[in-house]
Amino acid sequence: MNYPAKTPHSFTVTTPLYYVNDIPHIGHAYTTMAADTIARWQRLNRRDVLLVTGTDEHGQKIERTAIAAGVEPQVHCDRIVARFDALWSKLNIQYDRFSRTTAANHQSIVKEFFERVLAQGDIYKGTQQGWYCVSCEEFKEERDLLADNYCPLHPSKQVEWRDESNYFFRLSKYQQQLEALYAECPEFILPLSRRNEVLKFVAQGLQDFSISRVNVDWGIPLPNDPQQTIYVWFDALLGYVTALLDPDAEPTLDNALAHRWPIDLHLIGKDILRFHAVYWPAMLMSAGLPIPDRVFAHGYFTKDGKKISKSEGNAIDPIEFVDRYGAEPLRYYFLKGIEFGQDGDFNETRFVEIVNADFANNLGNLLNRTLSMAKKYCQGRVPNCNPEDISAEHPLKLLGRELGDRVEIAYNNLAFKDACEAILTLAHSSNKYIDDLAPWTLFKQDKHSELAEVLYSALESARLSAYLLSPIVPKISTDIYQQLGLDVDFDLVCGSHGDRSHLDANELPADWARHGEWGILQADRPLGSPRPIFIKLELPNDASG
RNA sequence: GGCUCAAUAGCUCAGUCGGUAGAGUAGGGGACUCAUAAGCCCUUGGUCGUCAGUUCAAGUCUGACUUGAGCCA
Repeated sequence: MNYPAKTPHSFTVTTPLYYVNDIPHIGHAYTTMAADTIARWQRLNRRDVLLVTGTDEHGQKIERTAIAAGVEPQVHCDRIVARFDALWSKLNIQYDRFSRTTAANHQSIVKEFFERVLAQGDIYKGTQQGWYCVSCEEFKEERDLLADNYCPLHPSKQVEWRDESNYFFRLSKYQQQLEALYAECPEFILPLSRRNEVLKFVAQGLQDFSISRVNVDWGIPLPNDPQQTIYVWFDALLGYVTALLDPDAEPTLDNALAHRWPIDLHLIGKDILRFHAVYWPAMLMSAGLPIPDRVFAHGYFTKDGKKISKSEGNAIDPIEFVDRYGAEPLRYYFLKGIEFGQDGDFNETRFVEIVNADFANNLGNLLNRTLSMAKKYCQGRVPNCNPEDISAEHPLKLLGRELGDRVEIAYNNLAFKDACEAILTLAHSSNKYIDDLAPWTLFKQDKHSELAEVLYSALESARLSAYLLSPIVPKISTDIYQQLGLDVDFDLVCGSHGDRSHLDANELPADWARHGEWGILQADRPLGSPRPIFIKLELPNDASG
């Protein structure tokens, strides 16, 4: 079957389906905050967005973790899923679909997909011998093992010898097609450094890989051999397909792929790049399906320059952190303070410095001082100034008119840091402009039209900054809009469209489609009362570094 | 072990085709007062990891080395 081209108006972005072996940590939060930001950006641009997240729940590791906890695997999974969901709620992540690999409709999708690949002749039975790390859910080469057969990635876990009759996927058959894909779509794998790694890896020659397991009950049985279950990665990647099913749709591949396939963007951490950039497209090629547009692997971060690990005891508990500082500072720090795609460092002092400087000192103070003056000098109304009458050479108008395009390019390239820096440049320029023109002096001199132009252009710059930052810090942006007398709630406008009644109920300004441009505030409209949009954070007394 | 990438101000990073080292933040000083002592202006910080080489000229190109990160199913 040919699937109709998805509408250019839609945008589908995924986070990984997180493995429920353990409770969510800061790394899960990082990927998901980025995905939420992209989803909000696309919604802001009035695209029909589907943000997919979820959990990967099968496999021997889950089975054993559940046994160790003395519960059924499904009970264990449900508990962990609740923890993920609680974190997403705390971080104001508004997903549209939560795809669980233990969902009934997922089983149908996996079986249908498996049969399609089987019919294609790409699945055969073979023997797999070797050392298997249950924690990695992967076979390991003997030369890679530590002393006494410990896994290099899990130094506390010994690998196990396996000699199994398994089903294999003919990955080797797709080597040339994959290489052609990488050549034709140079932006399929980003960033470039990761792409190079994949190219190198594929160039070494691809080997078929085992896609079934014996003696693992916690999984989806093979349609053609129910004694075996489907390998957890083969199963999990298809969770992206299942996620596209409408909730009440019959779970068939045709239904799942009808409207939104192929996915626009898979956001992942660099650890699972191979699965997404090699195995996944090969599986799709075998099934005769189009390939997603883009896989973007972000980096990891350290804490104060040291690798984060439980054994080091330097893990960051996202829940505790949000309770202490709030969700938006955290969202902002991760997206502004770390180059997306590269590794970064998490340092609490730097975190506090960045959010205080940008939100309290720069943007927050800009809004506060300008609103205060408008209250004193303009009766608390938008200063009487028509933006079209402002000279094209006006420094803020000049900056503001090109800012939307710059920020759009940045968001579309996942260059969140660039977007933030460009926006903050407008805020800084506005502060400077106010100091240069000294509206308090203009007021004393009764220069009312000059005064109006200064205050108008500063208020308008704060508004545009809020609009463009809203995918990252929706609540701060909403607060700015409210203080400017604009009744827009960015969570309603750009949050999940799962419940569209919110969007309809929210009466957007008539000129909403132009809010990404400079010159929107209308003269004489009432402004809200100035109050700080951001209270400065303080480090705990014992914080070091 | 093989391969890839990185190293620039206290911190985070930019630096185009080789042409006298930049931003933000932190530190110091100043003038102002609308404002969350915020903002604005000025300013201290750099042998551009090391050593060679090419060149009139190297942060930039070449080689070696050091350190760090990553990939090697």
